[in-house]
Amino acid sequence: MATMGGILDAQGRTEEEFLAAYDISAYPQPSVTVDDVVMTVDDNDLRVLLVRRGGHPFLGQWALPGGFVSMEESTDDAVVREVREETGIKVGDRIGYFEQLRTFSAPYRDPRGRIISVAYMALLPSARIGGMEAGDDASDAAWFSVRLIGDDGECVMLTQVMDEEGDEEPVTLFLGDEGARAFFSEGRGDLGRLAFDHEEILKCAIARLRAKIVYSCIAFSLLDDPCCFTLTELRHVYEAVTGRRYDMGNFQRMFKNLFVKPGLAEANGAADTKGRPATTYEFVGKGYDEIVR
Amino acid sequence: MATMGGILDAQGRTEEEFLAAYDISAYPQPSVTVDDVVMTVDDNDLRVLLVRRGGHPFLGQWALPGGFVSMEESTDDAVVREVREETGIKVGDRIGYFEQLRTFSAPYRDPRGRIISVAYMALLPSARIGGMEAGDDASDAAWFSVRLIGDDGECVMLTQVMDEEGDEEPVTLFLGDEGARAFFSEGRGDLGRLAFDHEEILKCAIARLRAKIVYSCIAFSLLDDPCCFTLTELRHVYEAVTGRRYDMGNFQRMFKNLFVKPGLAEANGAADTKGRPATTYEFVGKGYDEIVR
DNA sequence: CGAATAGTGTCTCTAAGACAATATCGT
DNA sequence: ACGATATTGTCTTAGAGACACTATTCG
Repeated sequence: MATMGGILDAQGRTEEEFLAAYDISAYPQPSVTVDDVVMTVDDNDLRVLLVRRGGHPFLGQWALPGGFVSMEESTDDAVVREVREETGIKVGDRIGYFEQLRTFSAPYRDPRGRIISVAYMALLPSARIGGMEAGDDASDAAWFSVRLIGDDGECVMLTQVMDEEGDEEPVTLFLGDEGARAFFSEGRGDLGRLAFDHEEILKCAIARLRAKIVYSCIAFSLLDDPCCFTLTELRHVYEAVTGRRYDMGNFQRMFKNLFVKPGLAEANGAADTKGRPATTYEFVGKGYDEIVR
Repeated sequence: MATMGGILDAQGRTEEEFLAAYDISAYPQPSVTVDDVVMTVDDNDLRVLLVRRGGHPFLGQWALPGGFVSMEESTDDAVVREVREETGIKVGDRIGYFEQLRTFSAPYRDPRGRIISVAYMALLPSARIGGMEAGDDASDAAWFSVRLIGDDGECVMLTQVMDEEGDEEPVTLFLGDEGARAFFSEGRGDLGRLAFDHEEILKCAIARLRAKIVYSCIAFSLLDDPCCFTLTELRHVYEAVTGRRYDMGNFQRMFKNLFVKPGLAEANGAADTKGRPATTYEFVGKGYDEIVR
């Protein structure tokens, strides 16, 4: 950014003199964090990544991965770093898709003090979620299946996805108004709710994803391989996110000439399903940059 | 927010003990500002509110109104306060509409240091922009007519809207790539561009508004009186924002049964136009809260 | 062959756009 | 009556959805 070094302000200072004397801490400074709603579609349902808080505040409660932004990085960079540190999972950097949701700034949203949080939504193919491991800040990380209850989807049920061999009871959380939560999760106390205002952030992400999947190409970032997929796989992504069923025939017509071009027939590989093998398609849409909210 | 006072962390502290000992400044703290793209539709074109910088940095250049967030207010509150202080114009608080765009956080976006900015878009009826006056931080505030150049609208021309009696030359700014700006605004140097990264923020707001006007009811917040307007007035808003022309007959059918119900015929008042007087309508859509980006 | 899944054809309905026709004002 | 603007009518086209039908695999 070129500056006009020659111009003097009301105190007769050049820009260089002004900047040299400028004390940025003269204005009060909030702390800034990022929080990320990492979502994927696996086994035909929508899932979200949560971490269990290993320290105060909200010790023991489930939360979105996130943390403090350092001085030399953008919030985009911070969110990639924090998710990596807390869960071992890589978001951004040409894997899947991510975008800002909005910034949450209510003065008392964090008991530690004035902390503003920039919230993100990240989408990952389920094939890329391997190698998950809890980091230093979180005593545990887990995927939760997202299910919407009620006509308007106001109440959200989160059910922990367990390993095959595990025999523990999966954790279930209910987000919604007080009445709904009291009805579904009686007796769990604060452990039945998300830390901070993360419930609001999560609902914001779900709403954004459901709205945006119908007018943008973000669905393709939830496919394991956007360069080789069947229309049934794509349909499952849409059905998991929107919660509605699509007619198979209409879905084919809607997409086969719109976003994709046929892939090689041989790429079908071994038919791991019964019935007629599906044609594979390749996503040829342009980059995600031009998507406007 | 109830807390689980009884649970101890790895150091054996309760949440109260942890919070009492917590030093928030142990993590580095960026400064946080807000910037607002205030827009209106007047005289059939889209206008944006800019202020001329009265101090370093970017002294003398045009910028979006905005400023530092204080410790006791949300960013929503800060944006209302700053626009009021710098221009005398009231946004939010049941006047028009406003929403967050996104947060801009590139590490060197501000020469004063590490400053993160939460950007907003605000829409106002042109009848509510009276009483504009420059405040302390800005040596001047003015409305600029927004005109998009090129097929993709990549280049934006901003022309200062002058008072009736004034005889000064209106300022014109060109936003776009280097080539376009060099072509249109040669010789103006930095005074021909916006301060900070406000060009990026403004483009983001224009894109958001143009995308959102077609699937939400934000157009009604640009009407002088959403409870008494004609379909021609509404059409002018759409035409100013989208830049396209609408067939008058089709536009009527599109809206008269969708968003509005007929107002009282007597409310038409004195016909300040030639031809058949128009019916007035009233916006009966629900609140703006349920609009998802 | 039958079950299962993939893909096509066809019909209806709705909404958008082009454009003609009619209605209602001021002068 | 005439100019100007508002409002309605009609026709065409495109897309979404319901649903029947055909195609291709496995066992």
